[in-house]
Amino acid sequence: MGLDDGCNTGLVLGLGFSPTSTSPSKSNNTTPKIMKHAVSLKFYEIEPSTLTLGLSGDHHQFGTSRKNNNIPEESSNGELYRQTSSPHSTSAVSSFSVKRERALSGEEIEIERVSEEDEDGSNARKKLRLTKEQSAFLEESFKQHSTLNPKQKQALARQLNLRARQVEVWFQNRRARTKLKQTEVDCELLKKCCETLTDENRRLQKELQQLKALKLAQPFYMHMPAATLTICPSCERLGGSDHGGATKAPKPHFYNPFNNPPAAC
DNA sequence: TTCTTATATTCACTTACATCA
DNA sequence: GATGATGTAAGTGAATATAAG
Repeated sequence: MGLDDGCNTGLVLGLGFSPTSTSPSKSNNTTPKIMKHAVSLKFYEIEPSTLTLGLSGDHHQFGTSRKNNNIPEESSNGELYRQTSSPHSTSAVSSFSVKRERALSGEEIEIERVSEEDEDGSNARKKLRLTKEQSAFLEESFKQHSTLNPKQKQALARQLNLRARQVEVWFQNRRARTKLKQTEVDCELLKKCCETLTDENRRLQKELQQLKALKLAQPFYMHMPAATLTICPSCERLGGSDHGGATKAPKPHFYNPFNNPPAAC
């Protein structure tokens, strides 16, 4: 395992962006940022309809049961709720706002007034647990693309019978978890590197002590030019000009753990 | 062309809630 | 049943990019 293993996280994929693909509307202006984060841009070549991930039924609706309270009122009828594009505009507390959103096709659509108050009138924040099926579906989607464009977000939300905002938040949190996990892996890696370097440092210190002791015990070496004192790389013993033909002093070797990672790394 | 403003999106951090031991 | 730990949905503010004026 190496630092490049982030490739296996599904976050860093190829750059297959096609500028002529899915409408580069105003709401789709995240492309440069996505590129900055090295996330696959092939995603934008995929039509939302291709997001169907092999579950039975073309437009399988998840969570039709509302036992888990994960179906918002607005989405249950499919008409009342429409997504507001800004993540902040659907706050559970202050969601009364009328905004205009440019649809991907370019025209504007009116955003409905949305109230997320409970039926009893309280607007207490409630935890909405996604069903296993919804989570699994989102997970599968995430494996393919770690970010969504608005169209795909909407398509996913429709398929899962969730709000687009919920899909968006799920992907956001999922990216955060992936990053955290990767950070932990990197941390472990660096710890191992540190241990290896500590061991190597210890060994070199010991070797230095031996050399110093040898130097004191054998005054003969004091008469030799320092450049002729070399360490045989095979037997790791001090050698002179007559040892294995090692007459030239070795080049200074500056160890760089990033260019020359030790075995543990 | 350059600057300003509005808007959209993402991330990092945080909070709140559900679940489990 | 109470409680603390953990996982995760969701809120918030900052940063950034882009389009339009």
